[in-house]
Order: sequence, then C-alpha cells, then structure tokens
Amino acid sequence: MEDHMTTIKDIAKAAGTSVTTVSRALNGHSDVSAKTMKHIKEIADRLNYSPNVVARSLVMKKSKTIGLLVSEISREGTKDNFTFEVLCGINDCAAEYEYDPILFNTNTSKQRIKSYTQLCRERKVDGVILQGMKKDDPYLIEVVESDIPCVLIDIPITGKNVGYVSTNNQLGARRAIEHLVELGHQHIGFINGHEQAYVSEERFKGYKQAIQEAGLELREEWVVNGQFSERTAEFTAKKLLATYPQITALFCASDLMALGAVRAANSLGRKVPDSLSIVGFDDIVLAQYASPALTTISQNKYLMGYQAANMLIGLLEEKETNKSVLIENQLIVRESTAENKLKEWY
Amino acid sequence: MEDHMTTIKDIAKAAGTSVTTVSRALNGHSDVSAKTMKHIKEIADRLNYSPNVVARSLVMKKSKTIGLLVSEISREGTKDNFTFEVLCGINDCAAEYEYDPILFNTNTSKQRIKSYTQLCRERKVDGVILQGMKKDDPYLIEVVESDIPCVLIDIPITGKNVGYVSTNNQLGARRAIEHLVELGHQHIGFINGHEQAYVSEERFKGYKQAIQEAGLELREEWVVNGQFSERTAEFTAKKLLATYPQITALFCASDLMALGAVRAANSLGRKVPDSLSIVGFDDIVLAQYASPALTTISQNKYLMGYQAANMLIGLLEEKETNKSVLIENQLIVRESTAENKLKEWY
DNA sequence: TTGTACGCGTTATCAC
DNA sequence: GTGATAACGCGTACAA
Repeated sequence: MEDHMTTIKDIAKAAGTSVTTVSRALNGHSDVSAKTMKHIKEIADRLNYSPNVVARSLVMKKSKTIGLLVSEISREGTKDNFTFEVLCGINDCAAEYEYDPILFNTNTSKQRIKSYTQLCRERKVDGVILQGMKKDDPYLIEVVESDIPCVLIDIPITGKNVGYVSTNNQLGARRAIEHLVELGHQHIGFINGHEQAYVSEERFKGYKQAIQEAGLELREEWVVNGQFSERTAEFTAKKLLATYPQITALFCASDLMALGAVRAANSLGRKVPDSLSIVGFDDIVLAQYASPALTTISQNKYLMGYQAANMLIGLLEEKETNKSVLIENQLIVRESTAENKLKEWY
Repeated sequence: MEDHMTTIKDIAKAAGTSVTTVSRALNGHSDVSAKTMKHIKEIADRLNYSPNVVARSLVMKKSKTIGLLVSEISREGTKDNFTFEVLCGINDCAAEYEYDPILFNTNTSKQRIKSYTQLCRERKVDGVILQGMKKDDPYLIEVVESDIPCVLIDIPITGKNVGYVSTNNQLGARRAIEHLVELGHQHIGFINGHEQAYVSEERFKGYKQAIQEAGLELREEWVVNGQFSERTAEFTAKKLLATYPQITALFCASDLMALGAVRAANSLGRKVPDSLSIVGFDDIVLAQYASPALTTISQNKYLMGYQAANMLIGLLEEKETNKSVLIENQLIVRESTAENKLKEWY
C-alpha cells in the first residue's frame, strides 16, 4: 500500500479536469455532464479514493460526528449495563444517518478543567448527547446556554437546540406501588436514588400519588436514599427494615438497589418474596437472572438511546423535531413480589 | 454566547502579534519571549479560546482519535457486557493520554461497502482497535496490510504496526478441566464457540491437553460448537447430554453458553451441580448472579481493553512497545461445579 | 525573538 | 458545464 493518500487533486490531474469539477462530480452535483461524471468516478475508484472528512469538516463546519458525554464509561459502570444499552441505541441510530459517535473523556482529573463547550467545540462535533449527569452538575447550565445542539437523557430541559428523552418515571413508580397494593401490601417502603436525580423526583411523586390513592398513609420516614448504589441500598434497606419491621414491601428506584435490598432482607432473615416483596426499576439483564428474579419496572434503554440520537440528528438537520420524548415503561412481574401474608398481623 | 469562534487570528489581532507567534506561544515553544507568551495566553484565556482540532488535524495529519471497530455494539450485544467492559478499559486508557475514541459503524448494510481502511482513513484516526472479528473476516487482512496502526483483541497477528491483546485461553481451558478432574469427573464434554474464533482454537487445545494429561480418553464427539450463543448452546448441550448420558461435566467456552447449558440440564432433569457440573468462561456479571452461580474462567475484560489502548498509543507515539500481550485469567469456583457422585456408575 | 508566506484537502463563489 | 480562486484554522520553513 502506497504511502500517498489520493486526493481530489490527483484525480483532477488524472482526469484532466479541475479539482472543482472533481469535487462536484463526486458529490453528485447536477451541473456536471454525465460523461465527465462517469469518467471522474471511475478514476476515483481506480485510485481507491476516499474523501478526507477532516478537510471537509474544516470548510463545511459540520463533522458528521456526535459527542457522547456519558457517565460510567469507566471501571465502575461495568455492572449495570444501562449505559451500554443506551449506547447501543445511540450507535445504531447514528449509523443509520451516517454519523459517528465520539466518546468524550470527562472522567480524568486533569481533563476536568476543560469546560463542556470547549470539549465540543474543539472536536467540532455537530451535537452532543448527555447521559447520567446530575441536576447540579455545573456543566448543565453551560450546555443549555451554549448554542451546541444537545439532547439530554433523563433531564427535562428544552431550549432552542436542546431536547430530552426520558421514560415515564412517575407512572412507572405508580405501577410498581399499585402492583404491591394489589398484592395486599399496606406498608410499603421506598429506596430512592438521590436528590440530584430528576428521575428520583419523579419516582417519588409516583410513589406518593399511588400511596395516597390507595388510601394508605404516606410516611416520609419510610422513604430513604440509596444513591443508586447496591451497597448503600443494602445498608439503608437493612436499617429501614430493622427500624420498621411492619414494612412488608420495598420499592427500589433501581434494580441494582433492589439487589442490595434482597441481600439486606436475607441478612435479616426475611425471605423474598415470602416475607418481603421487592420491586426494582430499570430491568437490567441481571434482574431476570437474579434469584429471586426481580419484579421490576422495565425501561427500554435501547430505545432511549435510539430516540436520543434520532432527536439530535433531527435537530441537526433542521427537521421538525419534537423536543421531548417520553417513553412508556412497563411492569414486569417476576419472583420478588408475592401476596402479603402478613397483613392480618396489623 | 457569541456566534464567532475565536481563532488564533483573533488573538493575534488583539495581542498585536502575528498568528505564528500566537501558535507558538500557545503550543509552548521555547523560542518565544516569556512576556509575549504570557500576554498571549492571557488574551487567549480572556477570549475563551479553544483550538480547532479539525484544522490542526488537517495540517498535522494526526487527530488524537482512535477508531473502535467492535462487534456487538448493537441491539443483540446487550446481554453480555463483555464488549462494554473492554470499551471501558479502552476509554479509561485513552483518556489518560488524551485520545478520544470514535465508534465506527460497521453494522449497517449500506455502510458495509466501505472497507475498514476507508473508514479509518476518512476519519483520519491515528489508529484502530478491533474486537470481536472473526478469523475469516475479509477485511482483517486488509487492516493488517494497511499501514494504519492497529491492535487486535483476541486475534494473534503482529506486524510492523499491528499488535494484539488476548488472554491465556489455552491455560484457562486447562484450568477448567483440571478443576473438573479434581472433582472426580472423567467424562467431560466441551461446548466450544465456532471455527472462526481464535479463542475457540486455543481453548480446544487446552481442553485436549488437560484431558490427555489426566489420562482420560479424548472423544471428539463430545466436543461441539455452540456459536457463543445461549440458545444454540442450550440446544446443542441438550443433544449432547441426551446422546451421551455418561457425561457428568461440561466445559463451556463462554458464560452465556454455560447459562444455556444449565437450562438444557434442567430440562433433562439433571440438576446442576449435583448431577452435572458446568464451567463457563469470561466471568460476565451474570455469572455470579445466575443460579447456580457459575464456576468460570475469569477474563479481565477491562484490562484487555486498557492494554489494547495502551499498546496502540505506544505504537502511535513510537515508544518501545510490546506487540503482544497475554493476560492471565483465573478460575473462579462458584456453585455450578461439584464433586462427581456418579463416577462409580461407570 | 518575531513575521511572511505557504500548504493541508475540501467546498463555494463567481466568472467564463 | 467548467475552471480559477478564495476560504476554513492551524503549523512551519524560511527570512528578517
């Protein structure tokens, strides 16, 4: 393989035309005669030409790339494949429209001085998708104020060039609680995520509504945060269950936390689902393989990613685009919930 | 936010110098006086300057990006997080050296006409990491012959600009078999992947060696392919076990296939591990949550990715770099293997 | 130490 | 239809 990359200049020389004509021919412009077009394309083929997108980007100010600012693409995020599924959806959609996703490095300490807009502008990405950011992330305001088109996952902000994709978290939480209520549970605790997550807010709203609609008493002390972490949730759930043994069911704002809660229950001698029902959220792959398999609110993570990319590309190509998408999620009943057999105790 | 991106030209104007000086100052060249350097940097700061890496790439012919050609970044690959963990490792290492990974789309049909080299050259990535390719992929040879630096994961090819990272598959397989032999198993089947995988070759070698060293008979008909697929493995394992009921242990070339094998066993009324022992490979997250939790050969997937990126960057920056890295893997004993209680039957 | 001039590969504007 | 020419933003011989 020769060292020299063939350029349109080479083609022009070989074809005996100007570079302008070559450029137009290769881009399928109509103002070039059929036969020179054919001629040029043949030569380009023969010379194994491929365009230099870098040069093209420079002049076009479009790079056909989208930036990905996602949390948890690092050692820790490996356990729950939420991020990965979202990524797959993004990638598939981007592929359809011939965009290439580029992963931004945001996790190194020295890199941290670079602002979000700097990252995007340096790489000249056409737009960005953000996932896993906290509500109080200092970059968030920067995002919205900048003119870089972006789509947020699970943060409901819209603007001229800003949209978001999320699932119906409130309804999802309600469905979880309703399921437990139907099983006869009346003392339902809630292991939420943390204050900086929009989804936690929403899921709490859903929890609250469902509890009240069922005519149950809302007890704030039964709602605790597990930081979306398995360990923290285990610890927190243990404390909660020890303090309020009358709780017969737990709703957890993530499957990972539900897994932690199951362990907490086990360590307290309470078997799931016989003496404690647990509902998770997300439907990660683990949920169906865990034992007991988790009853959970399933989020279509792949679709979230796909829709996010789709919206972003819509924004970029100035299509009529909805700036907010809410995906329905779904109750999946597995083995971690069962009828409350303890209700007569109270 | 203003629409105009500030360029070195703007800085030059503001500083009353030439663009050359600005360029040199910002890049920390030594041939610029301390005070103009300081002056220019201040102005750059004030103007919120960030370099246009596209323009820089064009002239430097280096983009500080690495291409990722990985299989299974699509809907199907979501279940086993192997790819994701590798990705995390790559990303973390790339971040350290300030490279940005860019995901290449290789899965769409129309895109398929573009060759790998075309993809790489168009995007002007400095190098590529390939993962999940089959041995007979027509593009593989193309990559190796091209002058684009690349690192292969699990394909042992080296060259001037080509290296690879893998784990010690042969030894891993041996350890699996030795473990089973120690438990008293003498009839050990093997659900391998497929012919196009280098790792399958190696694992078969290891299987063969260990079987022979244990003084057992190597029966080729006990070795079948499960295509690395859970379903196929389930089907295949069922047939194998039905045909040769004397088999008391199964070694599977992936955890996903081991999961399939467990189901096959269940459907045949053989309980794991009591009446059938199963060893997997990979140690995916599912392995520890499945029931029974899988005994498996653990591969450090994160490290594979990290080392691959590290090697590639070494290649790019012309460091003295080892062109082949073999990572040790490890037997993890969980619940899917047990002492053979059936041995007296034969 | 600093500035001038040019090139990287491409597209776009305007003539012809 | 086609071809000069300028521009995109940056780095670097070379000259001063």
